[in-house]
Amino acid sequence: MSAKRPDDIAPKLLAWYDANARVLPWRAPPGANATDPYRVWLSEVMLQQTTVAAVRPRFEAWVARWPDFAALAAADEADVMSAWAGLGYYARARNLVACARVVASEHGGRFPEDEAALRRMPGLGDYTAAAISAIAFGRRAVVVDANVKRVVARLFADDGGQARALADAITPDARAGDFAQAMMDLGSGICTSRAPKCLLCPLRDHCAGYASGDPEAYPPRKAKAAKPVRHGTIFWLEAGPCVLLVRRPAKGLLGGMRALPTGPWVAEPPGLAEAPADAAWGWHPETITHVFTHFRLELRLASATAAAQEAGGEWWPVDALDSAGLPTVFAKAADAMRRVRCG
DNA sequence: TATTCGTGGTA
DNA sequence: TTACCAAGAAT
Repeated sequence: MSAKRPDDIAPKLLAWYDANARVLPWRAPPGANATDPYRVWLSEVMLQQTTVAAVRPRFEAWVARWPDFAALAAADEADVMSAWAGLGYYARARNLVACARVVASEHGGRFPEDEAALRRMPGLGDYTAAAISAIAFGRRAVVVDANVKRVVARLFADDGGQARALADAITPDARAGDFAQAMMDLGSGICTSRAPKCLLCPLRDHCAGYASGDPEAYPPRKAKAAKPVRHGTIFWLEAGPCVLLVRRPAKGLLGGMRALPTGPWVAEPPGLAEAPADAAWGWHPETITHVFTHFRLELRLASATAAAQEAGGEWWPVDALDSAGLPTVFAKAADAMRRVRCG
């Protein structure tokens, strides 16, 4: 089966977009004919596997602090990592700095407009390179994200394997950037993963999935892997008004982020293994549970008071922990500690 | 190609 | 409460 009159899809979708586009801070305001590549790039990276609702306030704060490539290229990487705290997938933040520095040092402060050149920049994969090329520079590019995959799978009643070719077949030469954003708005609000609103869809008459009577069957869902549970210990070591923080290794989970010290994350609770100091550790009554993409982590909290700030790391004022840029799992632990400390 | 990389919203 | 999953990239 295939979509009916595929040449009519792009004009219809663009007309729908002109009337229904979401207003988002990284989109050019109505009437403006220029889109800032820096803002397009930043938003696309922030939006990788991250919801619009989560990104919106972070995007605004980010562009206020680092308004362009030059500012970000000159930033302290530690400050950038802290500013990203809570957004997840922290390699994105490190790649943002790397990319801004490449733009500054090798491209004269401007993004290359060519999709293939964009694809070579740190943190830009097939999707993001195509999106920037189309949205920021008006070039025709085939932009394929999870929304586009789902929409074309339904339009053509495809199993998902031909997504790029099908997207290519309906992408127009003009307004490719608007077309990409229209596909994403459609996927986000109408052609949703569950319970699609077909009666509101401007492409319903073209949709083989709708005609089949079960559009939700496209694309087929993948089997999910079970999440193992790992156990660990978070160490809360105080000295005076401060608590001990460490910097996690650059690679791997929460790479490069400031953190509370932890021992190993293993199948059985590791107790006081790899404690940062020899001290009179006591156990907090609560257990911290945090779910990552591929495992669930159960953490016990051990606390102690040190006579002096001797253990290696950074001693951070407890009252200012909110400014430390801790990933969510450690922010949870800090909240639990402060709840008990304050009664 | 399959895994590893976070987090918060939603049903 | 659990499970799903959202504008993916790197290895």
